[in-house]
Amino acid sequence: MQLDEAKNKFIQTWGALGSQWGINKTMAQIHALLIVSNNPLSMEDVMEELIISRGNASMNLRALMDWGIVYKEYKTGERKDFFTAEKDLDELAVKIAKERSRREIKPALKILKEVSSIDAKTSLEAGQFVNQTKKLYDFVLKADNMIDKVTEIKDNWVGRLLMKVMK
Amino acid sequence: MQLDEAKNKFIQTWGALGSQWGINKTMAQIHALLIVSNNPLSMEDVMEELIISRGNASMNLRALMDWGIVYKEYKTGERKDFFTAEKDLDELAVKIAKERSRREIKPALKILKEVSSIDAKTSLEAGQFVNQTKKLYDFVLKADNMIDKVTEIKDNWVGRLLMKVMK
DNA sequence: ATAATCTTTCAATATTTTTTGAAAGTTCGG
DNA sequence: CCGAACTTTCAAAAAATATTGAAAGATTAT
Repeated sequence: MQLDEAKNKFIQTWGALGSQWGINKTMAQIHALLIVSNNPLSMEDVMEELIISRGNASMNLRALMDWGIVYKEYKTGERKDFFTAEKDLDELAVKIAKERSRREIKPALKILKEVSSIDAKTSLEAGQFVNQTKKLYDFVLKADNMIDKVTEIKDNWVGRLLMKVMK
Repeated sequence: MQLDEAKNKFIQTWGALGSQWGINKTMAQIHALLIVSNNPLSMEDVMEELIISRGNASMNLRALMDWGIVYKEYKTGERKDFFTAEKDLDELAVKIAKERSRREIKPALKILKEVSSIDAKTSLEAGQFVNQTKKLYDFVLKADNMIDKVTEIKDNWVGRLLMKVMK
């Protein structure tokens, strides 16, 4: 396999993965492209490599920056903006996890709390509903907190050791 | 808030969450409905509650069963199939994680391995590409293995203690 | 202030995904 | 084997989502 072919395959695969995770294809592809680019790319570069429109490139680069996983860079003497991807993979994972938590899990928790707060005593059915949704609330809350825990762990001595033991 | 309103809100929210995670809305809604139903529901029941067509109900119930998070039940004397959701939340999380791993992560790993195996010596660029994608491969592999680790941990004494310490 | 260069916005269009519903398929009692 | 009860399939339609491209908006050099 040639470099070009490999690069392309990687970008396509990352794009497909993205859509399965609720991220749009182009966004994931731009991200992939930036990941394997050693130097910052301009919007023009991105458009050419992926054969997409200016508007599309602009919007998705913006979205990636909102996620905090792509950065703008300025080159002296150049008027264009250039872009690079977060390449520290731990950092990348943490940022994605935090952003998803903020955008999706937190709002869901709010609703879960709300619906599990109806009066459980009005009927057997209501009681069971409250019971079930409360459990769900606790579970999602616990899962959500894990994200922070993992970040903490990485920063302390015992934690790092533990991670090693866990292979 | 009344039970009906709460139930509906829960189903809608779960559905919206689902689509952000690459699961279709109806599938997530059916799942939500079954989660808060104390007794098994027939396809007819599901169609009525969610106001969806027979085909839609059939396909999505099938998909949920493929994920292993909804089960068919038979009632003696009844010809219809009835459905219940996995209600053990730990079990639910494990099943979802395993299925996603199988469907998405494993295939992605395969591609990553492939593209990171091109000859690194042909050019500087090729070398950097291989370096970057190899790192990615290792990272994704490690993350994927964590799923299994978490399952193991829950099953052993030290692990459970650890989980408690982690709050 | 004007022009040049570059970016963003957004209504229109294209693409992808989901849903429908009717026909075909299955299963089972008699 | 037939017919009733139920489920699955899948082509067509609808809905949701992504993409384009041209105009408007910025920003900087002259």
